Parts: sequence; C-alpha cells; structure tokens
Amino acid sequence: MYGTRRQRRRSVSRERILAAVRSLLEEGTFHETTVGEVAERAGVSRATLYGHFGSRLALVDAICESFNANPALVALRETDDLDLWLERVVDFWSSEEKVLVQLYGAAAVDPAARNLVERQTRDRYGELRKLLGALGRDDGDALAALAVLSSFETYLELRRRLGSSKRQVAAILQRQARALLAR
Amino acid sequence: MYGTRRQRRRSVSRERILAAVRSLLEEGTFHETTVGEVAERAGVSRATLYGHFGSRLALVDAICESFNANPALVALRETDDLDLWLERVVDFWSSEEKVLVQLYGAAAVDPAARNLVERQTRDRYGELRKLLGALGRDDGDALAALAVLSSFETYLELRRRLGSSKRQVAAILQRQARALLAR
DNA sequence: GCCCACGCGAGACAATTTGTCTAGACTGCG
DNA sequence: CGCAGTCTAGACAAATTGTCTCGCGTGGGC
Repeated sequence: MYGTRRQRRRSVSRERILAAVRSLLEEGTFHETTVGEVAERAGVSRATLYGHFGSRLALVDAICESFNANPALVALRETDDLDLWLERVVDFWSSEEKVLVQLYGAAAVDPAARNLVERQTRDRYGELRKLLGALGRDDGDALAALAVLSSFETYLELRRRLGSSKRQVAAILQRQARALLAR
Repeated sequence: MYGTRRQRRRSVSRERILAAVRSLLEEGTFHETTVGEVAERAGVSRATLYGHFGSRLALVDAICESFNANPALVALRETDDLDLWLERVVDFWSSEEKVLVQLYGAAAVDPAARNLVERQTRDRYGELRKLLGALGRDDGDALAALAVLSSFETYLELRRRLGSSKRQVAAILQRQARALLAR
C-alpha cells in the first residue's frame, strides 16, 4: 500500500466515484443521471464528489484519462506489424466498447469526450503513417482507407450491426486491409 | 399560398424557429444554447416556441424529420447502380454535413438524434442489400464492407481529416468499393 | 359587420439541477 | 495533544425547463 491512511482513504473515495461513473456509462444512463445520483451510487456525499471533481465534466474527463492506463492501448503503440496492429486495435475498442459508445456518442456535446475522440484519432493516424511508411506506402488514399477501417465506428458497426465476434472483426479488417492495399 | 392568413402566420413562426435551430446546429452551438436564446434568435417569444414545440427535444425531432424532404435523400432511394448510389450518398451527407455532425455527435445523449441515426442506418442497410443482391453478392462481408464505406463517419473522415472535396470522396469510395468487391 | 377564436408576447411560477459554501463529526498525522 | 485532512449534512444562489395565466390584435366565420 502506498501513502498514509488518509491518502488511501481519499483515493478509495475517488475510485468509488469513478467506478460509479463507469458503471453508469456502461449502462448507457450516465447522461441522464444527476451528480447527486452518481454520488449516491458511489456511496459518497455530493460534497465529497465535488471535493474530488469540481464539476460534472471533470468526471468524464477523468474517465477519458483512465484510458491511458489501458494495457491494450499501451500494447498498440509498440506494434509494427499491420495485421497485429489491427488485432490490437480491436482489442482496445472491445475492452471499452460500452463506455466508448457513450463517449463517442456525446462528442458533439461534451468537451471532454470531444477531446478524447480527437486525441485518439490523431494517435491512430500517427501510428498508421508509421506503419504505412514501413510498407513503403505513404499515399494519402491508403492512409484514408486504413484510418476508416481502424476507427471505432467501423469496429462498432461490424460488431453490433452484424453481430460478429471480436476475432471475426479482426479477421474482416485484416482481409479488407489487404484488399485495399493491393493494387 | 396555402391556408388562411392565420395558418400562414403560424407556419412562418414555425419556420423561423426551425431556421434558428438549424443555424445553431450548423454553428455547432445548439447544444449549449438555451430555449430562450433559440426563441430570441428566431425573433419569437419563448411562449410561442413552446406553443409550436412542446420541448427542447421536439426541436431536434423536427430537424430530423425535415431530412425526409431532402432531395438528395429522395434521389438515393431510386438508384440501382452502386457507383451512382455512392455518389448520391456523398451528396446527401455533404448537403447536411454540419448539422449531421452535431446530431451524430449527440446520438448517445439525445433520443431524437439517436432515432435519426438508427433510421438512416437501417435504410442504408436495406438499400445496400438490394444493390448487392442485384450484383449477386449477398454475403455478409460485402454488406459489412459497404455499410462502413457508405457511413457518415467514413464520409466525414475523408472530408474533414484529409480535406478531400466532395467529388474526391465519392471517387475514393467508388475505388474502395471495387477493391472490396473484387475477389 | 360583429364576435369569437387564434396566434402571439410578457411574465409569473414550480421544479430540477449545478456548483459553492458553511458547520460539524471523526480520525490519524506529527 | 492538537491540528489538519476527509467526510456528511444541508443551506444557498443561479440557471434552466416547462407550464400557466393574462392581455393584445386581427382575421374568419356567421
């Protein structure tokens, strides 16, 4: 254990609040839930919640930042094979699917969510440029094609609408990537 | 002119309100705007606005319904050639790009927007099934590939992130569709 | 032509929600 | 031991939504 008892106690409260937010996001009801109800679910007073997070937006912000610690996201950055990279992209999307649906679906409304989408998209473009460069393909069309292919929206479409499994989605993406890169 | 003067007067108010909502959506600020401010921009009292639309959500609902009259959307349904269909899909997305960004970006928050996305996606799938059927391709993979390709998110990605023109986007989609359908 | 209904504006109103603030209880750090 | 940190309870202002009433003007129907 790290820190004094006080610090631990404090961080327990913080984590309980974040867990409540996360569970509400997963249930798809966070955006209709008041701050008071979030506090109640966390088993914490509203005052405590505001002591940790100054506003409602800060709650979403904290959830977004928590993705930086997601192992699937970390693994992603160290991958230099396109097929493997696509697999790991799928791993990441699926590891946070329910939460990301809510955040991507609120990007026009919530600055924190908008920020997340923006950052993740930029990162993905950077990695794709690197991967394509290694393949000797730095044309914009290939980049565009793969950017769309590896997007959360594409993942979601394949997963939800067509009911494919995680593995199937990865396989579809890999096959399509090959088709799109062939010329 | 149709209807009595009273009816016309009433419908003028209604249209002014919708125009205000639309302009706010295009500016990307609707979701931070109060009903009072919408009324003010429409040059109408808040009471009048509530007389026409019972709630804030009804405003978004009305905008969504207005798409049914969009000529690009009507033309879409009567097209049976895939390349032409893709062109017209792009026409439609681009004809309402700014508004759709806001609506698709609020689908997780706003029931009316969620409804719109759901309906448009379902329609698109139906049309694609028909088009693919005519090509003798009713496998799920082809459907998945084209569904993603013809989505608003894909359009937006190509248009915004890569700065392609409307014509370029259509050309990219057509090329990718050919690549994806080849085997 | 008269009268009423309609469409509108002004504004009051209750109900929610957000974010801030104060007071007080408990406890562990120094 | 005393003080500081963490929490709860609850009051509070401010903003917003949606409903309501009142009064005004005018156009429609008789």
